[in-house]
Amino acid sequence: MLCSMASNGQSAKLPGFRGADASGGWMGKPRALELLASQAVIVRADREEEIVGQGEAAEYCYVVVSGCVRTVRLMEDGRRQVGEFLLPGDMFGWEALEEHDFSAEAVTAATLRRYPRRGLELLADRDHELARRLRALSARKLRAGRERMLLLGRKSASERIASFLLEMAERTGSGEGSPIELPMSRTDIADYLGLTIETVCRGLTHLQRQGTISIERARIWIRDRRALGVAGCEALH
Amino acid sequence: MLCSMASNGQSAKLPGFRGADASGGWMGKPRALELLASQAVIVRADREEEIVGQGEAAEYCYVVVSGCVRTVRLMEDGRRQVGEFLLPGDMFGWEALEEHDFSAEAVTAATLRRYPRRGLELLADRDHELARRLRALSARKLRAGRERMLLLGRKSASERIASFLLEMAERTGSGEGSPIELPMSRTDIADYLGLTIETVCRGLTHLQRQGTISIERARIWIRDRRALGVAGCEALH
DNA sequence: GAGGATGATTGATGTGTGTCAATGCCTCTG
DNA sequence: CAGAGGCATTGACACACATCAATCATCCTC
Repeated sequence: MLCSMASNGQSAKLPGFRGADASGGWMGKPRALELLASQAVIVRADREEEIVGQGEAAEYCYVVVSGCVRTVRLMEDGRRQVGEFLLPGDMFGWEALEEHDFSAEAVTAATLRRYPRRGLELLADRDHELARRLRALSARKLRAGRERMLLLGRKSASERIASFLLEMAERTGSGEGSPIELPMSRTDIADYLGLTIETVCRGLTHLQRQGTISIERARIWIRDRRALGVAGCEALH
Repeated sequence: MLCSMASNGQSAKLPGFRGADASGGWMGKPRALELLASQAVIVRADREEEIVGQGEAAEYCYVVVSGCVRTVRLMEDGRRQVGEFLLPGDMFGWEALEEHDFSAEAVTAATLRRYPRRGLELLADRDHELARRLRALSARKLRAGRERMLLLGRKSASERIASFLLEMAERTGSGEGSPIELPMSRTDIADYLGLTIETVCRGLTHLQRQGTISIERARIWIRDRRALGVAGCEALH
């Protein structure tokens, strides 16, 4: 069950929280939320536990403190699309309308800070800086969304897999030599990339045989960053 | 060439503009922009003309007044993904960061109102109502984006085509009996749905043979709304 | 009204990825 | 340490959609 406790603005001292801002959250750092700290509640979720349900009234939004969370859209016949993987520092749920149009589930055991959406709205009315941050945040999410549409609509399976590895390497900040620790299962990756689990496996194996990466379960080393960029159709810069 | 002229806040009287708010823009009506009218410029674009270029500095944002505009992301080898089709009342470009990460092109001859992004930002700082509208606008765009990820990642060709027809029927407000007038080519539809033009054609023909729709070039009648909903995996309500 | 350009449609064929199924590897439990 | 369960990997095969190619419809031009 989802466990929560009031944090009384002292959440910065709670275990697992200190690294949140330092981690450089992919979707933007919600520093301005410090003003809302008094309304924040720390929530813990076990692995595979649902944090918000698709269609649920959107009362709260969340910041991931530790662990990994996925957003999921489900079709009635069970087909699944993972919208995004959220890592420490990432925020979600504030961009809802009346209700959440996706569910959020813990990929690993996770800690989150939960804020009332209404409080955020009211604060944004008074704090231009926060409002701007929220706009920048949604701009980044929209940009990421367009990138993913290109991936889902036009890239081949191997291109998707290479792009995914590059994205995760960037987000987890895994440098030369240090591996990417993938918190999610192959099934999650497949549902994120619009592929099947078998195709993801084969794609990874293929990259390994080429010498581009090394695989050890959930740990992946990038051996040839350049080749991976080419395989993922990385734009020139 | 892109033609523009200062509107001095009287643009509401310009031909083609009157219908903009009445049309119920899909992405939300930017009524609050009336406050920015003095900074607005009317821009005209010929069919197939580029309005903003991918990678261009994001100085302006736009509201479509008449015609149809598409946003496009291009890969180096020519693969193309259409992000969205913009109809009268729809706004785009305000959710950029430093530069636009997509290009916008006129599908048909189009008229747009162009606003300086900086002016919009400044106004949003003072006007909570506008800021809220912008947040709601991006929430809707993000929601639409998640819906499209599901479509691109998990739906079959025929499901995508049925979903597309339903979306266009909704947005153009074509009721029973009156046809959908599709402003875009089959190629555009294909690039929007992550398919090839041939697959789009075949899918449409198939729906016609089933008696679900009737086709006459760019005009499409929905004969069996229910069957189309099933074909497009429309969620129950 | 002939000729050409452009876009839509249809057909034949190929292939990338999905589906089905077997096996392997690791972890947990008693 | 045996057995079970969960996930990852690999193989064989099928099929949905892409590709290649031909034809058709419409519009434009001279």
